[in-house]
Amino acid sequence: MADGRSTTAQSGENLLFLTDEQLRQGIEAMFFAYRGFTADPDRILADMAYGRAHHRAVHFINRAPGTTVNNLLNILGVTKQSLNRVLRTLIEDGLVESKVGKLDKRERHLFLTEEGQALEQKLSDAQRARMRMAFRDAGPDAVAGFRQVLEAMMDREMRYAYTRLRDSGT
Amino acid sequence: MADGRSTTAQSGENLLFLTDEQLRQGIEAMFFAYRGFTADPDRILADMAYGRAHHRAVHFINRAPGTTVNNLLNILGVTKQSLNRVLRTLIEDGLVESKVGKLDKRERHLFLTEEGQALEQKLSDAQRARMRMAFRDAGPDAVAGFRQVLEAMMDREMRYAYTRLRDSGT
DNA sequence: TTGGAATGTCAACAACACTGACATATGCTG
DNA sequence: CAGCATATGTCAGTGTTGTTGACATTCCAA
Repeated sequence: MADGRSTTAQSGENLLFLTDEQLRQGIEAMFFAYRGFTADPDRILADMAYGRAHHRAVHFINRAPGTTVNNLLNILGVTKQSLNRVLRTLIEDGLVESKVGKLDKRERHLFLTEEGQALEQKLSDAQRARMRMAFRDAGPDAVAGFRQVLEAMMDREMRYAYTRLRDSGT
Repeated sequence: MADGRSTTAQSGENLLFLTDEQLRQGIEAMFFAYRGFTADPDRILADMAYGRAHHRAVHFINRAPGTTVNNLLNILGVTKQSLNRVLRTLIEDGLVESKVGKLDKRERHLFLTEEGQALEQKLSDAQRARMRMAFRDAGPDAVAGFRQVLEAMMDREMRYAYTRLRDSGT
């Protein structure tokens, strides 16, 4: 793009897309895009007593209803103390329900209440709206590339968690 | 991909890539990938008394030497008080130099010292290594799509800051 | 010259991550 | 059953990074 030639033309032998300058641009793109990515939910949450940590918890509980605390811990990559603070407020406020496991009574299975589902909907609607616009502007081929690069950028365990979630949907 | 057909074939009329399920996968990909994106510098910084905020400041000062505090403020999207704390420690530790503006003495122009440049190098080497691997694994076409989607996801002001920086490099 | 705008600094506070220590209940194994 | 491991929850303390509010300095224009 900067050099005037199509990126496709330089596949194979030519590795201009791997220059430090290109990599730096990729890094800055990630930085600025992530800000946009979180901006809309953050605005909604700012009005309530919740933050980004609550959003993440609610998102993944909605995604995998009945998930255990330990499972959520691994997905979110935080300490149990940190997650517990968030879960406690969500449970107190009636957005999340915690049920003792039937097979293993040590486990707690987490579910969203109707109110919790309403919040999740509100937050993910906002976030999806931006993602939809970006996807539509960029087109299907770009979206495929986007997903490919992101997946390659994940840590191994995170890629595993991601694909497991991905393939369980639909 | 999930439906077995090439994504290219569904351009135009077919908008399967905009389903809620696809958007959700994009959202989760962003979440997990950003974790990988920051993991390496975070590990390096954990050993020192610095955090992600210091990394960001050092990155953009290196990127635009002599930039003013206000300029940096707009790029980073934080309050001046928040940035100031970070800058103060960096200046005290001799990584950043702050020079009073010649034209406007209210302004402070920021530069990395040699030591500051060394840290920046160390951090960006780590981050670029991961980005390089992801880019190489995904290939040039995917990289172009990646950048296209990220750019479309930014807020308008951030896109402006991003392209301005991008086009000033090289 | 005086008041407003821009810039930068100091102080206090909130959100959210961390570590460490410990309690409780349960499951598993010898 | 005894003893160890596992899953969860909690308390206390700390660090980073964001916020607001108050204030000093400097510049510019009426």
